[in-house]
Amino acid sequence: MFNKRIKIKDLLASDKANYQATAMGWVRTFRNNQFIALNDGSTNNNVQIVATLGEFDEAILKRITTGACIKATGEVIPSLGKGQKVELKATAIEILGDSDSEKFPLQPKKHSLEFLREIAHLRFRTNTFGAVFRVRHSLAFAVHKFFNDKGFVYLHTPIITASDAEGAGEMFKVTSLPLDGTAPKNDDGSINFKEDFFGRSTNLTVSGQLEGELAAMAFSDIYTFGPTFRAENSNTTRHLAEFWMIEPEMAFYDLEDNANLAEEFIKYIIKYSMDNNAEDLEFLAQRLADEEKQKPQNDRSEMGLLEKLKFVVENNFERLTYTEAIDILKESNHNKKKKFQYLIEGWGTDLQSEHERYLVEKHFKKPVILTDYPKEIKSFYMRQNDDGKTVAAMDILAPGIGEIVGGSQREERMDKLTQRMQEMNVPADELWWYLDTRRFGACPHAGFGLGFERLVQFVTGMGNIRDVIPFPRYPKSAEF
RNA sequence: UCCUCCUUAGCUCAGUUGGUUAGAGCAUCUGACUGUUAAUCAGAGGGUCGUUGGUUCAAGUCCAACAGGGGGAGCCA
Repeated sequence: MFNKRIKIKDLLASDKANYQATAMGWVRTFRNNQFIALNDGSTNNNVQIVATLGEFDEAILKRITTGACIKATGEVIPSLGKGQKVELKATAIEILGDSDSEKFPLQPKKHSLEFLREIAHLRFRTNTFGAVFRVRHSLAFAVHKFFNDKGFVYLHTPIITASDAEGAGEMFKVTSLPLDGTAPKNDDGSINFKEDFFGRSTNLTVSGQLEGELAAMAFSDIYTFGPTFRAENSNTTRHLAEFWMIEPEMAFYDLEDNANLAEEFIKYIIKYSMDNNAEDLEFLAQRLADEEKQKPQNDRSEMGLLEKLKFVVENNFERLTYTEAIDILKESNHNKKKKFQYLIEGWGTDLQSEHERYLVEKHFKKPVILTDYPKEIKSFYMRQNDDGKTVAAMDILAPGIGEIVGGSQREERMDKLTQRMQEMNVPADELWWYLDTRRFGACPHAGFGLGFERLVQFVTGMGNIRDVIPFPRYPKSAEF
């Protein structure tokens, strides 16, 4: 019986009228004791349910409150009012779920994102979050479609890992041992993890890359797409303790192939969303434009959201080496006038956020792929270049977001790899399985990691990463 | 973790050099109106001014600590 309903998106999209239909959804507003704006999440647009005066019991009408869930049956007719093409003239209205209007926190008015974050369980029912999470869905779907169409194998790498040598920040410990001090101890007083569930110390993964490389040494092309955890005390608009990462890993790819794939990938999924979320993106673009109006003139972005996305899809990313970037920054008026907080002195130090932003937002005004960083500031597994100073790394920097992709060609040469591990104090014995790929049929290969939420931020124009994941986890916050 | 700003009604915000009974819009409730688009009109209810301590004759207002939040930085995706 519930299957007989029509989704509001379909009801609104069809040119048909004068037919019987049942719509179900949540009341956004009830105007004039007659007009219900009903939304079921299939689209940001509401259908107008007309409850003609005098035809419904007071008792029912009183229960049609903002937030209530109702079922409305009647005839879909061309609208007599101006705001919509069709409307549903109700013959029967059933309250499926009441909503106490004195307590329901959402009102038909503008709410701050900070307030909505405190009621994350209800914020899906707003226009902004409705649009954001439909776009998020499309982007996720497009990730799978892109790789599937290219013959990549979707690999589920473990979420619990014994390795603490993945080289990407602080990890959350996973244990079933008691935390009240009664856990079994070694002679030296440290915890005896041999008694723990896995018989060893385990953590939540910070990256599926090392396992991904193992599979790429068999399937050629694989990707992962799953949750990733960092126990860093990061309090920013672009970090989460739990986030979703996409990590493709390809055999027989060098750094340039890697960058080509990353650029094609980003363009593809943005294009997919533009083709499939036009209405939601338009809404988000308008939301962003309204927000920008509040800012001082020189803080406003030159392009609107839709123009920005179109621009990214249609133009090549700028590619340059770290060394070239340093030269540009060093010669920039910005640096000469000492406007950087951290002035560019010379070669070898990592770029600060302000430098990345300058390159992307001021100098090139488009996404930038930076390659060939000094080996000292990058991970052990990155392939050493012939110059002896740099590694075949690449970062993709996006306007407004910063680093959206980090990747590299991997070091497939056993001697170079183990030497680098030694220099960087990475325990080779723990990673014997990783090193086995270099022992048995090693090949040139490359891959990258893309932060999914940062991509969703870029596409939706949302400023805070906590607003593009349903239930964000960050320091001091794991409600819902 | 560091820097900085903020915390007043359910929400968004005013609140002057410290001074009598802390305001507005929206929301809610009551009534009116009835083709409305965040409906409109009239009326009503709603506050331990984040918490604790201090200065003062007097603190929403000044000071300190703590808590929560925003923005920036670091770590990175």
